[in-house]
Amino acid sequence: MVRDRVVEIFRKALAKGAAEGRWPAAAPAFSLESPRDPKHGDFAVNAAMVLSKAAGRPPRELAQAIVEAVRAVDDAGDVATLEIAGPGFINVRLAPDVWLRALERAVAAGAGWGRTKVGEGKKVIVEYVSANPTGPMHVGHGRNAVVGDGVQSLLRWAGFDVVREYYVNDYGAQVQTLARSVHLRYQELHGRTVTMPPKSYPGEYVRDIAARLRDEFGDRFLDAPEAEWLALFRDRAVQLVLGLIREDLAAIRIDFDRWSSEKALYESGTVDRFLRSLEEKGLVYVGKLPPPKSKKGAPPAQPQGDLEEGVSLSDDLLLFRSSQYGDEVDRPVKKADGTTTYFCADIAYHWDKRSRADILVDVLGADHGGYVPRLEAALDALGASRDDLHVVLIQMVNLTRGGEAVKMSKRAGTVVSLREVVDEVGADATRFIFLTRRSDAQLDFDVELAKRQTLDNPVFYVQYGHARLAAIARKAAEAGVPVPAFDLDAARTLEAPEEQDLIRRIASFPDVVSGAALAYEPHRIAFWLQETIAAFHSYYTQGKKSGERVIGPDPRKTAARLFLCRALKQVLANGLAVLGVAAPDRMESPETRDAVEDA
RNA sequence: GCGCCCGUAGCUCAGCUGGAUAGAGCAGCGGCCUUCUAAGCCGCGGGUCGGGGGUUCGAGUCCCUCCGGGCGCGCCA
Repeated sequence: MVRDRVVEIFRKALAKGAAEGRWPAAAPAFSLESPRDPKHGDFAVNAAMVLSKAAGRPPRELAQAIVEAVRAVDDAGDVATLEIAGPGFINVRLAPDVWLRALERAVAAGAGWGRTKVGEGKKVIVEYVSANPTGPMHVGHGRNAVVGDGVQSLLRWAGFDVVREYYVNDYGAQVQTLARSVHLRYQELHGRTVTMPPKSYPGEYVRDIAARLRDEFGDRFLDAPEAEWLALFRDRAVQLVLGLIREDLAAIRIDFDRWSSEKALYESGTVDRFLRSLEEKGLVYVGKLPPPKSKKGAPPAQPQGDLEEGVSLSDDLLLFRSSQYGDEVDRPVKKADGTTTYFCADIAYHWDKRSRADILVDVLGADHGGYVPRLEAALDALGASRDDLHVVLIQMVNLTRGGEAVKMSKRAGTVVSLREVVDEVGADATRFIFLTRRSDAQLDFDVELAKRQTLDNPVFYVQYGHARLAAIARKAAEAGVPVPAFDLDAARTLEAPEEQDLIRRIASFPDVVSGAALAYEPHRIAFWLQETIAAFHSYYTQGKKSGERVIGPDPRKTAARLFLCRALKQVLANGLAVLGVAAPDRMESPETRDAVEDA
């Protein structure tokens, strides 16, 4: 990587100067950035500014000394110029051939260009979606799924050893509620009149599941006591709903390596063993929880929960000492009725995950933000570290149609399913649009815009750019221009500022990918793709104006430009691949589309 | 009341973990076709980075405080 080469040169130079006693050895980390203004060179290095305090010398003076050390170390002649600028930046301009060779490497690496080893093969478990198996996925789950999948993909590209994991909450009260809802519909299918209570799942899929169970069991459980059918109905319903969820995920091209069942954690005894180890470590105690905080003026909130009859708030609970690890209060791991809490199983699950991986990533809805401190507390308490866990919070999605908000209400059952959206706008647009915003900012998803095949649709804009590059290659083939191999002499003709910009973009793509991976921010790739293709469109149109585009009268220039286009096409395809979006070689033109419709 | 997230151009948003003169798209106005797609491009106008303090060589970015919006604050999951 070009960037790595510069870092290496500066490290050497700083070490050399330190060995000679010219400045302190234990220097704080310097950074390297790509300046916006090309006049500032290829990279700006702040080493002198960072070192200035420890060295007791003004930054610009120090910069001069560092520049000399860099020159002495750069025996390959990779650095063309070094300038001291502003408060003490060292602006580095590399020899043009350094960039051109990176271009050659990009094409040689092909579909692998952008893959790095910064992850050093460390094991990461990325847990995402983990939607409760109580119904099909809605749009909000879709964003979680796409961002999670993007994070997962980025980490893979950056050389981490990734496991994609879905935590199935198939144990608690919610899946029991599902089972009861199914049983009610099951009674209905046998001709009974039922009313669905407020705490039930009203969706049509519940009827479908009930129908399956009727076909399987007939009227065997029609009047049976709940104890006889609850677990059975629950397990069947969960299984069927997970089938729906898998279909929803498949529609946006998402798959998992592992489905971890909460129920299995109990049945295998993992939770019990975990609880015992908490006791041995003195991390839990029997006590009472302070009364819940209430809003000013309002009467104290009464927890409603699923407390058994006759169990009161004054009863003792088993509490986890999370407040000693930065949480607000201690959190219950066992309820007054002696059963364990969701939190208990979840930290057992995280403990299990931590034993299988070095780094954990949880992709959670923003409404679970308040849950994060206790999770971090748990990891610290258990002898791991909160730093082993990275939580990506996903803000809500507001669905709009031509700017008009689409009203959604869970209670009224008017929640728009992910599947409806994907069927309407397609997997590519769905995926890309979920990545056009930082995940911790709310997102307006406009269905009309996502469907539109115009430039204001970002997916379309990027895909069109790729198709245009493919068209250029086709044209060259038709014109009998051979597919060019890399030719350094020819490449040196790529002197236009736009060409230089594109070369640098192609060369630095691996840095973009690894940077996004380390920040867990797939949206960066989506933005980078838009910027890069915009740079190409601009270049292309300018060439067109001057009458000379890619294929021109000069065979050497033509070869060099075709090579550049080939590299660019590859890098766009790779960026889209990171995001799981298709890179088509041709777009259906509006004319063709109209013609087809007319026909 | 407490905690977390957000506040950047008229609108929707980026801003590379603290860098040089804050960017893009849309909307508005004005231009550019001999199709290797005008499904594109170029130009113009547009800003107290919510307000105020602080940290340092340097702050949209970090800290404090206030204002405004969202989410959370169960022995639910």
